[in-house]
Amino acid sequence: MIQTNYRSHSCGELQAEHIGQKVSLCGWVAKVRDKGSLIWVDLRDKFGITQISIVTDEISPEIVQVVRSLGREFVIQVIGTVVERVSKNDKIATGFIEIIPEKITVLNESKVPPFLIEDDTDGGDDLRLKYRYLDLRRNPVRKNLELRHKLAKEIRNYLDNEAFVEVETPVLIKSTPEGARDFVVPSRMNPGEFYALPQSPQTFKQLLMVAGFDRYYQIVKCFRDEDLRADRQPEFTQIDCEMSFVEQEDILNTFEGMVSHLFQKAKGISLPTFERMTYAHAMKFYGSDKPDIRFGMPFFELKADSEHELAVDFTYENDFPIFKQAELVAGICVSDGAEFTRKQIDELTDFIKRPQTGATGMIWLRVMPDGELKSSVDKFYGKETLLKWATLADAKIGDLLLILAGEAEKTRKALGELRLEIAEKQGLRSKDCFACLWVVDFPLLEYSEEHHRWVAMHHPFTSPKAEDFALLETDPGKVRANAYDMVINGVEIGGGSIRIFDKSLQAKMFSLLGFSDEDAKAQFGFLMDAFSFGAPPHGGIALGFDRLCTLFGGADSIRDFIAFPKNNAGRDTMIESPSPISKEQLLELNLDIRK
RNA sequence: GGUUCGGUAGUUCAGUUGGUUAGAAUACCUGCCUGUCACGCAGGGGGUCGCGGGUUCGAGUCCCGUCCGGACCGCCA
Repeated sequence: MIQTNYRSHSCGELQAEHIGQKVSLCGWVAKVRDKGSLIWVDLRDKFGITQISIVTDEISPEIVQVVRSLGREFVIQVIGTVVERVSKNDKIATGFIEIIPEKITVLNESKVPPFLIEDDTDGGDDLRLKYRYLDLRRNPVRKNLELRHKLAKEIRNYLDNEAFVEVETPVLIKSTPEGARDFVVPSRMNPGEFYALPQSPQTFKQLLMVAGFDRYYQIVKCFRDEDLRADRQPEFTQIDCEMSFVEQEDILNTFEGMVSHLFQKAKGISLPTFERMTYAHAMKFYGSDKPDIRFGMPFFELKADSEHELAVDFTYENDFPIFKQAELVAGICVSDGAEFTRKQIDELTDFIKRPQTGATGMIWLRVMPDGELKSSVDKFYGKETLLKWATLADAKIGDLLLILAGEAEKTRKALGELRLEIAEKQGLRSKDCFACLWVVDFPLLEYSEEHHRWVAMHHPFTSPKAEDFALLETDPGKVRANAYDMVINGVEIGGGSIRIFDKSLQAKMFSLLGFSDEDAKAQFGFLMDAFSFGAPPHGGIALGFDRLCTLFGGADSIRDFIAFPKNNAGRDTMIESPSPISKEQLLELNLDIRK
């Protein structure tokens, strides 16, 4: 119900059934079409557009004068009668009727806006951010935020139904050196001391489990002081969840259910059961811990020397130096790729040679329509070997093999990027197609060359798999965690873990991560204390809400789904933040800024 | 910290090998128009070519620096 003293209806609802009624409408002037003795005004609000019709010689000169003075984006109130249009427009919802005004009141004037307030605007990104309140008047942007609202509402419905309780956790908390860089806030009352803004409410939600809340969630702002990307903002929103007395499968099922619920409610799509894939499998076959499985194109390996697997080498017959020196020789099979021109293949070579990708070269092999094999290494390898490669890659007539060689980790990463690039070019990454999976069995730790020690891949509260406990002492890098990521269309939508709830195991983890007893106590003493008062087994997950909205909306940048986002440099160009503060404020905070 | 693309009218862009007065579309202003709805027609105003320096007879165009914006790498437990 939008009726107020200002208006009787919205600009989107008047239909044939309202003909003859006296109404009052409010909104913005979207367009004035002045045809001399006929003038039309398109009146717009968020609900739609209604046409105001003026026949100049059938209406008071005062109204004509007011209408001729209107500019784009003036705010007006129109009181008048709904009539049937002479020429109807079935392209708009209110196209059957128009309003004959009796009174038009200008509620507010407007400067000429710097860009068109239309679905297809002429404004660039920069300008639209600076005047975000004008950009938000446009349907596509507003609809993004309405989708966000709908998803948030459905998330709350689903979790409420599953016995979750939403609890707010503090925003002014404590800085920790692990993980992302913290935003810090100086404390006036405690000179020289700082709060930190949460990177996530991680420890608080675990404390809520100790407190017996059983199931917690929160749609919550989190903060990370790291460089931005199209899918990364310094402040972003997580669907943060934690459950007690659960194993990994319970959590996967619960949140697979939630995402399926959202797809059903927001898009009318029934998702199939999510695929489960181990981290090791994802890295080996897709070169990524967030594989896009809307299409196939998994890696095949011509030469690998992994401890866990039989050494393979389909390149032994010749001393082709590139392959000879390589730790890994792997490739992908591009369906119908044999028709790629030399130029297209050169472009792909340039792509993988970019500094960001960092490969040094690419070998190709075409399976010609007549079954002949043509490759860029014909000089080095005979037909039989090439045929072995094609068989291994499961190549068919008309396919193209692209092969990279080098250090294993880098080669897989580059090949993974090449795979995505080709899929993009072949149109295999449709925004209307959704492929969801769980990546499971992440490593517990990874070695940091920078810090010369083991660091937690997820966070220090993640539990190791029971069957890998023994490896903690002997081979920490091989220990798998009870950790999982939800990946949709190659986007990491969320991740979580089953937590450590045992005080001594948590202490052991801290020591493995290079915390002294004092450090651990100073930073996480409250959690260790809590664990000594009967902590239940628990685990949880956090889903990136902005990314989820972006995925549902079929867009590429999370900025489109945030009302007031920041630009590449972390600036809000509309309110011009960050900004300097006064000397008095600095003094009050005991801060001395060095220039 | 790095790679890369861009910055020209209110806006989105074009601008050839360095060469006369820097163009288009749209927006804006004026006039005409009785069924428009991307209205149409005629006319008009609007430029520190991001900024600074250099090369040159001559720079929007070439070089150096710098600022701003986009994408990416590093970073993001």
